[in-house]
Amino acid sequence: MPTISDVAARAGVSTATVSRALNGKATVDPDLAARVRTAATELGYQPNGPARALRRQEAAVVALIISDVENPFFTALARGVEDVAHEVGYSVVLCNSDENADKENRYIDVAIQERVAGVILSPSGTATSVAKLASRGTAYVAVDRPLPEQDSDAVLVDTRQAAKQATAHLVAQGYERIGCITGPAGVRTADDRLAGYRDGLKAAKRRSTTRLVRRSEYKAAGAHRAALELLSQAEPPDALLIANSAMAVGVLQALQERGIRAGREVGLVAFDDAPWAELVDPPLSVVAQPAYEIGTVAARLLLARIADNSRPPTTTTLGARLIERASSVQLNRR
Amino acid sequence: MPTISDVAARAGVSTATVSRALNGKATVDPDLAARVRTAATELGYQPNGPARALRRQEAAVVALIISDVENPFFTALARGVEDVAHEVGYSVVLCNSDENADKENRYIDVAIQERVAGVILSPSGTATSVAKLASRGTAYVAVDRPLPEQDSDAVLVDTRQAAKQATAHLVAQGYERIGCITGPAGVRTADDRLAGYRDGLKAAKRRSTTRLVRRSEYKAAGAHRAALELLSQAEPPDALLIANSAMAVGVLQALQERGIRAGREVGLVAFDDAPWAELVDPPLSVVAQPAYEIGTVAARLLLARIADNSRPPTTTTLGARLIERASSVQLNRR
DNA sequence: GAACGCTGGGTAATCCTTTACTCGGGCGGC
DNA sequence: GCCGCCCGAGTAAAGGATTACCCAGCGTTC
Repeated sequence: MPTISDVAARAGVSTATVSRALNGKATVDPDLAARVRTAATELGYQPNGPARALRRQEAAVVALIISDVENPFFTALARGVEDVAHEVGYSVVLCNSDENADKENRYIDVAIQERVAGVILSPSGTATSVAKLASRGTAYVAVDRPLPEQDSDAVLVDTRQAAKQATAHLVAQGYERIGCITGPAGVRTADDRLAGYRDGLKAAKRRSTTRLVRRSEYKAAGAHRAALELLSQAEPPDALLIANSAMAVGVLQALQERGIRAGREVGLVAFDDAPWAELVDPPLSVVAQPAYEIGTVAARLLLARIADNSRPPTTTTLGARLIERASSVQLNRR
Repeated sequence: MPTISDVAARAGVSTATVSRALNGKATVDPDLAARVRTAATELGYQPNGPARALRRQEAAVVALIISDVENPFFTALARGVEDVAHEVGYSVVLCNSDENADKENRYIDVAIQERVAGVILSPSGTATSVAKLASRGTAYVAVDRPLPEQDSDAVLVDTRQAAKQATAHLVAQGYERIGCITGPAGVRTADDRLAGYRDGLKAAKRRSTTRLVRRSEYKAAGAHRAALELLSQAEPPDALLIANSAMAVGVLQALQERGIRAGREVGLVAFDDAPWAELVDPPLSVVAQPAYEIGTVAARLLLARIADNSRPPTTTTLGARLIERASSVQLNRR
């Protein structure tokens, strides 16, 4: 594996000149620079990243720690981050914390050890290991969920408002017993969506009851159980607000097993506009979140903070859009 | 940010002893080791990854370069890689090449620069920049698709056989004009699935015609266009074999727009068992690939090669499973 | 009692790049 | 014509961890 000295020797210059030439720094004689570049390509020289990071005290890498790689919301977000980061020469490494505070902490430690330039993460709730980042002065931005205590940069969605709007829509469609299946307590998006649901009921002068509310992991299996429980009650819900698309899968399975027809017997609105939402029968009404945009905004915020760590923290809140499809339109109104 | 010397000073020992103690090396007096460990935690010491990588000439990181983060097949695969790698203390960084040979090459360069211990990648076809890895002695394993020329470690699926079986199934169900929508020419899985489709037709003594075959990107949009083209022909297909789940979304959209009922008027089998496959109407027949297992096997293969780069190349081929659902069962047979 | 061996731990070299500092030479201004 | 400045390029230090090598001290054995 050739080093910078090999390139220097071949080009007949010092390593300092090679470094300057390849990094486009300062003023290097154009002829020399050309000689250096040809020498480098002839040798197939690739700079040693760790050595560079060691000297520069920072790697040209940002870490993106998301809570579920299999969730399309986060993969779309990841694309947004990637696209912006690449424009300015940063690489993005993706880490999957799996909604698991331990894994999240491990990845934060790895990020610190590898001296990445910055971290974008969707905090799994209680985890406060983010403090390590703060105390070391590593730039970071929270996405999707705010960090518990500290006021840091964050890019969020007004998910409470969106949940309220979705609930109001269900009310307007004539559903009477509207339930909610949301994520684990302590996960901010889950709590906010529940709060929005309650806001929506209250605005319509409906009483909200815990008997129509269930929480589970943000996964299909948990939502499946939750849906079966709700449907087994004496007075089952006639509509459901579901907190993400993976959960929607679980709920739809449950309805299918029970032979209950979505939209007619039970109205549905789910968060996240998955590619398949239009294909199920009936097409699923969704709250579309601007996942890609969250990623781009977060990346730009992170870059700004890397450049200047003293800037005041910014929280950007983006809106979500309710897309009404047949799953929440009560066809046989009285 | 504390360094190893700070820990050494606080514990009253040399840096060598700190290094040995924290890495569990050789024999260090238990008392000293304990003193070192408490000093390290008190200072919140995190070893400097780049410095370590520089000295060791290798980072405890493996790169996973996949061709589409938004494809559930690859995210499941990623999970498999992660789970195995973490067991032995490696971190996994995920890179999204987007089926784009340039991006793939860039990421391979990044992997080389960062001196990762190994690379797992799903090669985007023609890209031969993998040669760089080979010539530098970096361990690597191909997944999903073999590498063009060289014989390297690879974990594949017998996708041709699976496509043949799926086609035979469609024949057996009484479909007469079976079409195929597959990925770009040159992408091995796309070519294999097409070849398997032809095998299936031949085995049933059917003629295969290019008029029933279309290729596009492995994405919904391309498959959507392809499906519309096929359906607009004078003699449209009455069944389709679709090469992945993203494409299935495009095809189902096209059918929906045309008001054609899947399963009855056009039989469907798609590759990849997406979580929503059972939820569409009618439930989608699929070829389920063992994505997670591909990941675990590939990771183990990579670890073996990192340990011993002289071992002979191994190709593991896993089987796929046809899951028959209603979309490929012709209800109104003659 | 002396010599040898072993063990635990310190010293210092090493990995490769970047960059502060230095130096030589050419050019412009007075 | 000389002085000073500036530009371009080289020298060498620094960055933090690992590890080869070496040394001190203790125990064992004859």
